[in-house]
Amino acid sequence: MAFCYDYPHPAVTADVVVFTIREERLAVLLIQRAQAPYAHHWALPGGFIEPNENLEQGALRELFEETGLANVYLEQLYTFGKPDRDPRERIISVAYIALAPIERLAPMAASDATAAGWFDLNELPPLAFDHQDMIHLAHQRLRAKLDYSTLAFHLLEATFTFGELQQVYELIRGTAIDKRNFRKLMRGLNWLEETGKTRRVGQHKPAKLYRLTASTPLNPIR
Amino acid sequence: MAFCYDYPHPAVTADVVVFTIREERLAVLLIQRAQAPYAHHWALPGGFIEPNENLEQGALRELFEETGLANVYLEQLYTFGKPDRDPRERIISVAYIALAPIERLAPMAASDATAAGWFDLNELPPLAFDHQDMIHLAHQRLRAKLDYSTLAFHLLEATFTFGELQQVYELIRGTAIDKRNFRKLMRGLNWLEETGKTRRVGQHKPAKLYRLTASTPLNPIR
DNA sequence: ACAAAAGTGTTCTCGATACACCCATGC
DNA sequence: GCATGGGTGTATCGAGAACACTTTTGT
Repeated sequence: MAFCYDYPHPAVTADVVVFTIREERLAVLLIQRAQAPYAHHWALPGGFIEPNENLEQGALRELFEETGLANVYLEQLYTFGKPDRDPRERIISVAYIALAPIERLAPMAASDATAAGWFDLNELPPLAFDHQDMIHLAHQRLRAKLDYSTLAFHLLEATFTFGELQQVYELIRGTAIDKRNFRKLMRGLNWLEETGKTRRVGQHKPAKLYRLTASTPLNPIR
Repeated sequence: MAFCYDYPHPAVTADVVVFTIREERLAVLLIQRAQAPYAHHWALPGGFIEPNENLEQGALRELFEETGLANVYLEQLYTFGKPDRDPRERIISVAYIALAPIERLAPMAASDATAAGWFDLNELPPLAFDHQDMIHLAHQRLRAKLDYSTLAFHLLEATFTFGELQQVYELIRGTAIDKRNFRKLMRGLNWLEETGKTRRVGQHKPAKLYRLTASTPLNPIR
C-alpha cells in the first residue's frame, strides 16, 4: 500500500483488439485468464499502464508481455469507464485496435505466458468484462475507416497480390467485391506500384506482387 | 492521504471542448485557471472523475460546475495520456466534444465560479496543458463527421431556418456552399420537415422553419 | 425603388456499379 | 485438357458541383 493520494484514483489499463487475417477469416487475438475475476474466461490482452509510459507504449508492452507480439500497427479506439466494469476496483480502460499480417505474428506461438489464441471474429467464446463490446466497436470502426484510410494494408506484408488485398477488403466489409471494379478503384488511388516480381501459390497463373508507393500515407488519413 | 493502492494509479480527468455558433463564428468555451499550474491561463472546462460516476457523467458534471452549462450533446473524442502532460502528477484525460446552440447557454453568463468565456476558434488565447491539441483534434473530428452524421443539428435549436443550417455547415467546413445544392442535398436525406411556421429576422422575406423528423437518428450515424 | 435574404432547376462530370471472357500454370 | 485463380473494358446510373434569376419583405 505504498501509493497514496488525497482522493480516490482509478486504475487505468490499455486493452488491445488485435486483428489479423487467418485462414481466410478475420481473427482476433485472445488470452485465457488464469485468475479471478473471470478465471478461465477469454479476454483481450492488456494491462495496467506504468507511471512513466504513455498509453500507446503501455498497450504495446502489455501485448508483448502477454502474447509475444510486437511490431503491430496501433490506433486508439475508445475509452471504457463504467464504474463497475471490473468487480475488483474502478478500472478505466483505454482500448486500442492493432493490425498485423499473420506472418509477422509467429513469435506468438512461442510465447509461454498465458494461453493465447486466435479466434474467428464470428465465433468468439464468452469474454471477460466488457471485452465483447470492445471487439464489436473495433470491428465497426475498422469497417468504417476502410474506405478512407490505408488501414487495410497493415493486415498485409510489405508486398502482396491484388487478390490478397481484395480479400482483406472483402473480409472487413463482409461482402464480395467485383474484381475489375476493385482494381480500377485502386489504380485510381495511386497507392500501389508493381514490384516486378510475382508469386506462385497454387496450380495456376502467378500473381504480380505490389507494394505501397513511398508517398502513400501509412497512418490513417483522417 | 486516505486513498492507498498497491501500485501507482494515475488521476483521470474529463475535459470538454464545447462548440457553439456565436456571432456567425465557431466558438469554443474556455475557463480561466485560478491556480497553478498555468495560473491565469485559459483552459478547457473539466476535472477529476468521481469514483461512482461514469466518464460522460463526470464530463457533464464538471462542465456544469465550472460553467453552469447543462443540456448539451456529448461525445467522446480521444484520451490523452502522455506521462508529463500535467506537471503535478500523472493525469490521464478523456476528452469530449460537446455541442449546443448558444441560446441554450444563457446560464453560463450567470455562473460565478471561474471566469468563463467564448473564444472564436481562430482566435484562441495561449492554452494550458495540451488543450490546444484537444481543440484542434475536436475541430478535425467535427469536420470529418459533418458529412455522415447529424452532428450539425446539435448546434441549432429544435426549429431552424435553412439559412441557419447552411451557416453551421459552412462554418464547420470553412468553405462556402451553394444554396441550391445544399437544399437539394438535405431534401435527399429526408431528415427535415416544415413546421409550417416562418421566422422574420431582417427587412426581407421571412424564412420557413424546419425541424428534424422524428425518425432522424440524432446520435451519430457511424 | 431598393436593399437584403429566401427560394428555385438544369447541366455536366466523375465516381460507383453491373457485367463476361481469356490467360498462365500445375496436375 | 481441365481446374484454378489472375487479369482485363464498357455501359449505365446517381451523387456532387457549377451556375442566375425571381420573390417577399421593410424602409
